[in-house]
Amino acid sequence: MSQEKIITIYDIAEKLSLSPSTISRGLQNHAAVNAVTKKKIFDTANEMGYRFNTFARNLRSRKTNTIGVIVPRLNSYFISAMLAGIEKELNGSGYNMLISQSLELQEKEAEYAETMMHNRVDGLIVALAANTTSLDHFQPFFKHHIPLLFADRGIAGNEYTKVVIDNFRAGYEAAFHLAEQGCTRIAHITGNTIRDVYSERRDGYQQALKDKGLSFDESLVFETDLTEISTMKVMNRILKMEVLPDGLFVSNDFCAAIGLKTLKQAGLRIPEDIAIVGFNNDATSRITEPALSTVNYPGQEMGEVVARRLINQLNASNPSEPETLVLKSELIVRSSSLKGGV
Amino acid sequence: MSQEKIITIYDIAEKLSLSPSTISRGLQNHAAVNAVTKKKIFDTANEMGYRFNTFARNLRSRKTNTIGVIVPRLNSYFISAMLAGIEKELNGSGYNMLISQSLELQEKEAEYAETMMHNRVDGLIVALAANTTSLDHFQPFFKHHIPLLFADRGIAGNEYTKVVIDNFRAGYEAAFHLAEQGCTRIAHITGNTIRDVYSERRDGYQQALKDKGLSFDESLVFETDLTEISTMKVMNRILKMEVLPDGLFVSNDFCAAIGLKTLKQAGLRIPEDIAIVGFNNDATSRITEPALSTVNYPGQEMGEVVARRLINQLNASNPSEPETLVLKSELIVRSSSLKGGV
DNA sequence: TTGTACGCGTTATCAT
DNA sequence: ATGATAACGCGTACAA
Repeated sequence: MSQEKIITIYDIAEKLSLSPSTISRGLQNHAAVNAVTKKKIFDTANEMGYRFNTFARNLRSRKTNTIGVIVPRLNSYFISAMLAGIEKELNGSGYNMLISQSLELQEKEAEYAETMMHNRVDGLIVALAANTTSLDHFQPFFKHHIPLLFADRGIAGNEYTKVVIDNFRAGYEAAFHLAEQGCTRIAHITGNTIRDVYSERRDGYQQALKDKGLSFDESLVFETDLTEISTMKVMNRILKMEVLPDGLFVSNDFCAAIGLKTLKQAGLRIPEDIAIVGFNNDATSRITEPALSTVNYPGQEMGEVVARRLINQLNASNPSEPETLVLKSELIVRSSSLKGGV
Repeated sequence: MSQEKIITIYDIAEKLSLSPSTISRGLQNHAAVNAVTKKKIFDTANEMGYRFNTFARNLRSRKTNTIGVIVPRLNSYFISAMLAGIEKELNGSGYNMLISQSLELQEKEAEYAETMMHNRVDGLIVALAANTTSLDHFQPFFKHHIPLLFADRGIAGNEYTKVVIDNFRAGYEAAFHLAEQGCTRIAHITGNTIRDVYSERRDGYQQALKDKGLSFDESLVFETDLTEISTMKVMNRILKMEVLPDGLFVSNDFCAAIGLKTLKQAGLRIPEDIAIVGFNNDATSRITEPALSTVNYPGQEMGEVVARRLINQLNASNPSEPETLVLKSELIVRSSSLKGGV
């Protein structure tokens, strides 16, 4: 009990008067090892408190069975759902998961990418930080042909494999729906439009206005960091407007919920005075009163899909082409945007 | 670009006509290496696309700089806040973080503990699964003197180091507050009471009733898995009672929010007919109307503290005694429990 | 079916 | 300040 010696296959070999290779094979359930011998090996291993050394194996096999994951932040409803999905798939397939959060900073993202590299991850899953503009920090991965997949937040173009939703369409549908409900002045709160998830939603919103013959008013679009504080500030600005908007599309449920509550407290009726649509279908969206219309955004599924795609790629014999997997998202209409009329 | 050879210190050594040892030392910024040589080494390393192999180092040094983290689930507001705290501290100190989720199952927890063992984590942080009753699966860690710290959900007693809040007191305060507000029939919804976090809150609640001279009614305590569905079921049972409760203490903000909304929809006024207190101070608690009274539960801080404690323990020369770190939690009174009286 | 011998990439030790 | 050598623990080609 006191100070445990570290047991290796050599120790087992010695005790059983066998060779280390036989032990190694036995522990791997190698076909060419006598069943009796195998049993003896396993028993002795347990008895001696043997635990095999993944590092020695990794060193030897040049594989780590570890996948790196870099996300903007861990404490987000959407991200944690995605991580849950990734974890499920990876661990189900015998992979480990090394996680870092970039805190929305390209600088940290780069730093962690390097760490992942040093840790010889077999593959990398990334959701880009808000301010990431260049992928230079991922060059080593491309160079060494280590699969790098983007989850949700990738970069425009078809150069890389990514799993996303059709943000343009989602934004379009949200705004279109508000217009259908009779809204003519639809405001939009979005995140950092460096990230295509946000710019595309905004573009979709803009296109919907156009298609519905509504004028686009730049001053009704608010680019923020999607925090509670920023949202409150935007609300104050909105409430001071001479002509209030009659619709609001927010790229994030939590902020939409904050907005909804703030507007109500200011005496406005939701949806009669201002109809609201959020984004993500967070648990929060079912808590607000009225319940929040939102875009269902399949976080867990996205995680599962990206992880499975990565695993397939790792198992594939020939290199796979970059691919963009688009998951289904859909507008969920609840009371916050349902004005009586059509 | 095409197929990159993996560069080792031998390659650099050869190119510079130096010995591998010098390269190794140079790359580590060893004092006893000529500055000029060092520079040459670094430059050549970059130029050749060298990336050092953590596994070889780990194998040699018998340390991995990796900490394992096993949590019940990733997609929980509280857990992800805690993880964010852990990640911050660990990565700040040069540690990596290997994460698994037990999905509240002891069986999976055991499986992952083994994986962590094989990966030779330097330490382990665990929040126990709902149904974990035995710690047998962690025996290897104890045996090999690998620090195992519990975060939030540990096990009773002083045998292990853990970071927690005073759940008894928190539960006591919540129930006491409701009683102070004039509630005399206070219901309680709790999680699996195998976990002390839940049983202690319930005990605190019970003690508060006693101290306020209220009778304890077993049928007003609902042990659930704290999901939305279970909460709805409990609400239905409550609404069917002949005498409704006039207070409700829920061990989880999300469920409290669901409950609050359901009761309101059934025509009850909050807090006049039923006053409610939740737990966690989730973002959700500020969204409900009325805003939810709750117990502030410092998830991120808890993560930071447990990680820091672990790092200290790893750096300490002498073994450290088990210790229970109790973080401050406090009742936050908002409108959902503030009856006019008193 | 089992054993021998070497390599994986690094670092520690001892020597120069 | 630098070099030579062994060792970390395992896997595998080849031999027996």
